[in-house]
Amino acid sequence: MSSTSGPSQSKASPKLHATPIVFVVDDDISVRESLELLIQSEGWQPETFASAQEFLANPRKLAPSCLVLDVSLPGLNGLDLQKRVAVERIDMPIIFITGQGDVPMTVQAMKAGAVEFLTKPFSDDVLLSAIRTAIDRSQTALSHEAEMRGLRDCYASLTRREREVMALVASGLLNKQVGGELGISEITVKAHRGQAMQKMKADSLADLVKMAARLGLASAPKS
Amino acid sequence: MSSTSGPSQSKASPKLHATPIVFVVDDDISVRESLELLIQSEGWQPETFASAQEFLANPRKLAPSCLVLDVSLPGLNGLDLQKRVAVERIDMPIIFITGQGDVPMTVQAMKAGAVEFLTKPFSDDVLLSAIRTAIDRSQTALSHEAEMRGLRDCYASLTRREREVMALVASGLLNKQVGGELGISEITVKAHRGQAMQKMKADSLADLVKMAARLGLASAPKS
DNA sequence: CGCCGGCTGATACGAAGGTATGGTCGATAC
DNA sequence: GTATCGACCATACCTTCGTATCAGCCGGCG
Repeated sequence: MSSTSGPSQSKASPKLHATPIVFVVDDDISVRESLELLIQSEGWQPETFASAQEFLANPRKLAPSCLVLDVSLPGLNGLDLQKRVAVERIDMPIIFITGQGDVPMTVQAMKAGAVEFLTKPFSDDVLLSAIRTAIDRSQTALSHEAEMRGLRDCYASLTRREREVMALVASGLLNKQVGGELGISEITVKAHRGQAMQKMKADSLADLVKMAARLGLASAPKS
Repeated sequence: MSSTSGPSQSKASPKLHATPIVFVVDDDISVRESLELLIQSEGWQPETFASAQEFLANPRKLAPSCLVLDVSLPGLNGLDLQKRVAVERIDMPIIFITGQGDVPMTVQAMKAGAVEFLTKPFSDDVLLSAIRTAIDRSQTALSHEAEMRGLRDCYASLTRREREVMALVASGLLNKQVGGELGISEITVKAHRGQAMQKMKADSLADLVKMAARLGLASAPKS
């Protein structure tokens, strides 16, 4: 049976309900200290940094999190850091804080997906509310990511043929039609199809179709 | 055959490739006039208004479009208008222009989905580029809307039972299991299933599953 | 070289899907 | 009251699916 099973069966999801981490990057130590207290008082885990570089040196953690970020930082500024976080730490929404915000900067930050853009002074409540929203998004992103990772792992364990068959089957073709497309016999299609179903851990065709959709499998049956 | 066919067969999609319309709402007539020229020079159809009310009085057109909007308007202001447009004219992305933009205003506008938020003075190129992006989004939104309308029309033609069967089938249950859930026999399930497939114009189970997903049909088989 | 994994195919059989034909029943519309 | 429609069920028949069993071919690897 080892030859037909998918990848590792471990379905152990990373501790999604761990204490959320709120990262703070601001070059003003008094801001860091006051935010640290505020964050702690809400039951979150604060981690503060004085610069973008310092923050990036920190290894990625696997927990719901968000980033409270000053736009104007020495060295790499907030917007530049945002670009990197957007690709490397997709599950870490960003809340900007700034003393000197201008409109174009705000637009850029928001277009890049920032949760909020707050100008000092702002009330604690506003910030906390933004953090809650951000952590919520982080949680959603994390679970979505975990799901996609699982799917991709399964998909990676398929052979080329199995993938082809899966795509065509998920597009609605009958086994015999798949065979026609691929130039093989129906019985062989059945074999590959069965393999694919097992490896993908799909327990119905409907399941497989949904998985194919999530994986973005575009099947283009030559019309 | 009339009893088993779906709703109207007209697949005629609205003229999606009509000339895009660019609406302008600004109380400054000189702005309206200059934008009108600029928009015309790009081959789009400009329509200008001096107030939000005037704009809202205008009936909704069926064409790719966008809205260039001054935030500070007499009466209903730009952000208020945005709220209404977001629900009534989903296919009309908004580009804000303003002389006096502040950061909170910008954040609100962008969070509500604005494409751009430009402060005067801005170059024509920046505005035109934003309009192109907006019209692109509009086109996408329109075709998505058209597709969803078609789906919902089909779905609306199903009887209650057919919908129940469709949901359960799309969730991966076998006919006999669907029958068990609903307390009816397998053969009856087959009948409803066949009806549903026809009315939804689905030509495979995979099709039906995808449609159910798009329609957001949550099937909760009692475990 | 032998072994393994991927790909292919055949036969066989039971399960499930799909459709046609035909009928009952109840509610609703005309 | 009759027609219509939705829901229900049955028998019959064929197609498609899913799997098991068996087997041949080929390329990579120790």
